[in-house]
Amino acid sequence: MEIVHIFKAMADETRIRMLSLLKYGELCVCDIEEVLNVQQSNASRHLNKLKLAGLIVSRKKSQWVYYRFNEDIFHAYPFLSIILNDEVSKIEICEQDFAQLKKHKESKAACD
Amino acid sequence: MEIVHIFKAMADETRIRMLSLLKYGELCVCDIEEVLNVQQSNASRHLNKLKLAGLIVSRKKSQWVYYRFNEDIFHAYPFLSIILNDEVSKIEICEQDFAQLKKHKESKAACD
DNA sequence: ATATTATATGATTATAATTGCATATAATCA
DNA sequence: TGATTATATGCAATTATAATCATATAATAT
Repeated sequence: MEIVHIFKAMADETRIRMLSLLKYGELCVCDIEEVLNVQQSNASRHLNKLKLAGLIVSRKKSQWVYYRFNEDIFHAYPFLSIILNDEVSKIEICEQDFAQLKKHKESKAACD
Repeated sequence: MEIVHIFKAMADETRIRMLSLLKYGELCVCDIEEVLNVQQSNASRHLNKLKLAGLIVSRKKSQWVYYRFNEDIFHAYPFLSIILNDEVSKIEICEQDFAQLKKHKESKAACD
């Protein structure tokens, strides 16, 4: 049951916050790590979990690994877009994270 | 984060099968237990987990406890109906379960 | 070549979820 | 009342998940 794996991936607050951030666009681990204030190894593992569930994909560019949504799964499961657009955007902390991400990206600290 | 609890509740194959069965309407624990062929204590616990997440509600009628969808949460989170209608109905085993539930309900074995 | 930076992963521990079995409770039935 | 049926729950064992810390790998920069 693929959707059970999807729900497992989404059954975690940190991973929901990560998905929320990715609405911004492609992000590298260090962006996420910094904005969410989680340890590097945890960020990496959570992202891997989202990737294994098929929700995100990654590409490596020089020393960074960029994660982004997997468009294919969003087309296959339209409810995913609804959750991100209608529900995740209502979550207070996700909105705060997103605001901070924007600041972070505008600053020199942002990678690439 | 309420939706995280909802996802946790749905991050289990047995519980997805239970939600699928409840599309039939109100069911008692013993219906579910029998159709899904799970132990009584597990059926009870899984149903309680769905209830704690707010997905279902229960009412007691004589010796039986009937579970059904919590309409309120389905209104609050429209993606839930989409999942049940568009996704769960595509899952092979859920369709088999549902067919068996109908047989079970038509037979004398069904309670009440 | 060495140092630095970004990411992943191994090992360990901590925590949570699931199951099985036995038992408790409550309603019904004989 | 005593037996039966439906449901819930306590406890122990098992399994899964998450977090931490250390280290490995790979790319880049000096």
